[in-house]
Amino acid sequence: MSQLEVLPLFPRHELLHQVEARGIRLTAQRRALIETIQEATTHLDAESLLKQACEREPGINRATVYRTIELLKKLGMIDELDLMHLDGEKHYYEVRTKQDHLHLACFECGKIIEFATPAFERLKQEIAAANQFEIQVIRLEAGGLCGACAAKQKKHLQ
Amino acid sequence: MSQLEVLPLFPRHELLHQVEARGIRLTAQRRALIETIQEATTHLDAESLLKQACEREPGINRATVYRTIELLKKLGMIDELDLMHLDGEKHYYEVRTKQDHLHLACFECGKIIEFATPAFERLKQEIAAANQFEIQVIRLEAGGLCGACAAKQKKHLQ
DNA sequence: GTATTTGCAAAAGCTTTGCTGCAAC
DNA sequence: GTTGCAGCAAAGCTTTTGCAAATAC
Repeated sequence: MSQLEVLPLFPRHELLHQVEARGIRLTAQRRALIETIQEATTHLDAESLLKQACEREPGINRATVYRTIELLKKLGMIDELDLMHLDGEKHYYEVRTKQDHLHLACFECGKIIEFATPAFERLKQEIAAANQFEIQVIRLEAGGLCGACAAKQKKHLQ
Repeated sequence: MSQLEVLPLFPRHELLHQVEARGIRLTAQRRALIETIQEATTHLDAESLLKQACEREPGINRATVYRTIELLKKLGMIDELDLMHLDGEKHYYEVRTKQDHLHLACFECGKIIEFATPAFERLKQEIAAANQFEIQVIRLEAGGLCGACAAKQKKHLQ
C-alpha cells in the first residue's frame, strides 16, 4: 500500500498565471515549483514536489519548497490535504478548484478518488448558515474500501 | 489563539463499557485513559490525555497513551481529528458518535463548533453510491471565522 | 544599497519502536 | 511458564527556523 496511484485531477486554473497576475514576482525555482503543482498528475507531498520540481530547475532546497507552499496557501490558491493519513503525516497539495470536491482514500490499495456534487455545496451553505460561521477552507475526506478492493475482500471471505 | 476552548461534546456511548464488553481485559492505566477520553469536555490531544489520565492513575507513560489510542482506533471506537491543524500537527481524539458530525474551527479564537445534520448523512450515502466506495471513516472539517470573530473583524474594518 | 530569496544545518514537534523487565493468569 | 503490558530512551518523520551568503532591482 501507500504508493499513491496516478489519478486524474479536476481541471485546474492557470495557477502560475494567477500568481503572477497579482504582481508577485517569482524566481525560477518558485516558478518551477508552481508549474509542478499545476501539472501534477498525482497529489504531491513536499518531498515529491521537491523531486519533480528539481527536474525542471535543479538544486531546489527543501526550505524553498515549504516557503513556496506557504505563499500559495496564504494566497488561497492551493489546498492542503491529509488524505486520511494513508501514508503517514505528510501533507498533500492541490490547486484549489472552483467547486469544492472531496477525497476518498482506499485503505487497501491507496487509490484516491475525487468527487464533487451539488449536495456538498448545499451542505456548505447549510453549515455556514446554521452556525453563523464564515467558511474559508473546507475539507471532506473519507477512508474505506474502493469498489475493487471491497469486491476482492468479499470474494476472499466466501 | 490556539488554546482550544471548552465545548460541549455530542453524547457519547459508554466507551469503557463497550471495550470491556468485547472481552478485552484492561489494566488500570488503560482504564484511566479510556475514562478520560469518555469524560473529556474538550477535544484531547495525546499530551492532554496523558496529563488528565495521570490525575486518575499516576505514572502513565507516553507510549502507553499512544498504544491505547491505537487499540481504540482499531476497534473503531474513537475518531482521530486534525481540527484544521489549528495548533500544529497534533491529533485530537473523540468517542465515535452514532451520527457523524463535523467540526468548524475558528482561525481567530480557536473555538471548535460541532454540528450534525441529516444533509451530511445523505451526502455520505450519495458519495458511497456514486463511487461504489465503502466508507469506513469520514471526516469533514472547516476552518474560518466564527460569528463573533467575523463580527469583530467587520467592526474593525469600518 | 535595500529588500528578498536561498542554502544549510539544526531544531522542533508529534509519534513510533526496540528492548528489558514486570505483572497477570 | 507464557503471554502481554509498561517504562524508558532513542529514533523517525515531516516541517520550521536562524542566519549568513547570494541575488535581484
